[in-house]
Amino acid sequence: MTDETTESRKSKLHDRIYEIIDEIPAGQVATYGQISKIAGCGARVVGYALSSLPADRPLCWHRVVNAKGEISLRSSGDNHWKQRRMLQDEGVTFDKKGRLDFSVYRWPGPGWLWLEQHGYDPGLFE
DNA sequence: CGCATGACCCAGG
DNA sequence: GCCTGGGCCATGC
Repeated sequence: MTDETTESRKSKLHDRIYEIIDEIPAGQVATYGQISKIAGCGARVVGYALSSLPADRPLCWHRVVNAKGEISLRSSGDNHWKQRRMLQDEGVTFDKKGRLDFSVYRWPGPGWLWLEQHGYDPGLFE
């Protein structure tokens, strides 16, 4: 492993989070806590990572919701409405409270093989 | 280098 | 179901 010397990975934590989120399939959603557990860091960092998400990186962040199954409000813009619209376009339905059903749309995870190939802990699914 | 800010989750009352 | 406190990483000035 010598790809972390000349690599521009200033923040491996954030880079991991981006990669994990990028593995979320369409029609499914993941919670900040789930991603944070996989990344091996606090749940906050996931939100922070997305807040620092570069605009030149079309990451499917719209599939990330909070523990309540609702879309998190952010500082600027009405992007959270656009996020809901994109999820609905993928087949996700919301109730009157704006919440989705985790028993149907919750992302089970990337899989133990993916975890091992990327250097994560596959024991998270036990 | 120190301070402030930012898209959160979990447990307890 | 709501409120409070604790935990945590990166970026900008």
